[in-house]
Amino acid sequence: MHTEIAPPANFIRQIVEDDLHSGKHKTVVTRFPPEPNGYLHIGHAKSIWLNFSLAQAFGGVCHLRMDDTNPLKEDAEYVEAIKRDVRWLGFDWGDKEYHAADYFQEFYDCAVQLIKLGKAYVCDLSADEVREYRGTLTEPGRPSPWRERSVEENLELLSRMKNGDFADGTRTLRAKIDMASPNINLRDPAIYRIRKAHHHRAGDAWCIYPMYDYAHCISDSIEGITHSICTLEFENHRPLYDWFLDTLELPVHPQQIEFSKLKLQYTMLGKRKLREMVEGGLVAGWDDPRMPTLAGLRRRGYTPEAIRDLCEKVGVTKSEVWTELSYLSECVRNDLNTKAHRVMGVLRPLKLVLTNYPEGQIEELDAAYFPEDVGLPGSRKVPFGRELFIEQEDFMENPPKKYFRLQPGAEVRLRRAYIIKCQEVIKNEAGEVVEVHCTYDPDTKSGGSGEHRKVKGTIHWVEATTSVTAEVRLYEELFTVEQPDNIKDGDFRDFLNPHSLVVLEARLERSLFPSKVGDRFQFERQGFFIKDLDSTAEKPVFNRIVPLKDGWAKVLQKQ
RNA sequence: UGCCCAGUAGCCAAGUGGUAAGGCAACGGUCUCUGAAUCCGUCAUUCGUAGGUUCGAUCCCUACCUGGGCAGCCA
Repeated sequence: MHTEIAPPANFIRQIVEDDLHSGKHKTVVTRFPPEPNGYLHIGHAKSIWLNFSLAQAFGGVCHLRMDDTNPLKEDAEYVEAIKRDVRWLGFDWGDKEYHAADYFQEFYDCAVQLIKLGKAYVCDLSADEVREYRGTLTEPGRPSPWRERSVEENLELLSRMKNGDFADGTRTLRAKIDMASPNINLRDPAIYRIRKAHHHRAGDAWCIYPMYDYAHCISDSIEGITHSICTLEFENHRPLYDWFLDTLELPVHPQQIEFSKLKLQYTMLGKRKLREMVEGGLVAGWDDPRMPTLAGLRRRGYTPEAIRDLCEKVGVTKSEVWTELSYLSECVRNDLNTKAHRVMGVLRPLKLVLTNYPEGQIEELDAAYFPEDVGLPGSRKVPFGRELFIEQEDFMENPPKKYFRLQPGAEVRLRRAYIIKCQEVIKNEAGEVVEVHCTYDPDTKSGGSGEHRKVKGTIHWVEATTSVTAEVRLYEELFTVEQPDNIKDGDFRDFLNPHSLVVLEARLERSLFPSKVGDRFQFERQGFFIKDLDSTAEKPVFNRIVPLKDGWAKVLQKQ
């Protein structure tokens, strides 16, 4: 019998399940409502994943809605970037693409309705005055002198606001709720402000634009959203969300549910600051592989599967948490482990000469693309010869205890080739090792009859004359503090990690040369890498996605 | 200070009146022609603190503590 694995439980899924059971809803409709004013980042990924996978799980749909009610901040350029990123993450909104701007007329009609109900008024107070009248966290506000205008006057004024009769900022339409509410959001919040600005979608049709709290709930209702999922900072807005929908005569009343956003240690997700990073040239762009943007993660080589996996694993709650980076890394490694071809690349080359190997001879060795436990087929030929490159750190003249790699007089296996023995160390005038001379044991060839002879260490290598020179970019976290969004004293720029990017001139095995941009590999014993779009015909460029776990580093730490 | 929310291991997170799932990390071992992966094992006498209710409390109540959010004509 086939046992279904229960989908990961969380409180939102529980609410949906209950609503379906009780008959409150027949289907689930969620939405992902980004404001097109910047690039999506990994925090948004969780929201995208939550909304889409929730709908998916119950056979419902998820809408993609551009929350574009502020013409001053938004741009059509971002709309395309957002759609590309959502698609890349693996989600499909079908024909359910919506724009809050397309509801401008409905918003207006609702405003007229509110005025007629005596629940909204045009207020002539300036922004500063409104602030004064609002009161403080501990003191109640006072009613605006314009609060009791007649319905007729309000209607007339709103119409003129819409038509552009008044200057920006001179008036607002406000909901008439409760100036003494302990919840400041209920102290007659603004519904419309005057903005004689061009809208990227609506053009110049409107001189007034609706506020988020007002537009969002109506948009949800218009679209028949059943569960309106948002992050914790909107919790105090829920009474307002409900007030609008209860007061207005709208077809459906979606339920707003809040969850805590995904935050990662050493990662800054503030939109404004990310923009400063890009515009200040602190990174190479929105898609810099160090950036937490989806564009950056994509270029870095992270897979959508890994990001979805992380979202699923960290779960959905209301506790504000900082997730460790190791969680993400592990999701990435876990995904790539069964996907990435194993190849050999030497990041910091050291020349190695096999003094007993025939000069000019090159032999082609069989090399499987996957280890046995992965069990996937495929292999290529790897050239082997007298002159090779090995990793600098794989040779030590005076190694510490338990060092199993190459050292004077000792043997080591060259992966997929022969066992070699170190005979001589060549140094330059500065005393640095520049070359290592070894002999190889012809009987120990991998796949041959002598292959079972054991040595402690195996190192990777690349043949000198056939290997490819490549630029390899190693990445680390951009910041040196756990919570770069929370820096109390000082600027985030003071906490940039100077080693966040290290560029190396590496040597890669010949088979990597025809690889395509976006191809991912495991450079054995090093990590996972992706071919970057900066690659040229002469020189490929590889980004390190994530290093492999390093057991040796741990041994060293303990010593 | 007023209102709202949250506090279960180093980091996430189930459980919500009957005696603490799981994942990540860590540690020990296994295996290994990747010091990776695999596989096995260890890791909360206790759920922010103090009281109370109860035969029994992580779960219910009260107070307190800690962290977060709210005083945009931003979203």
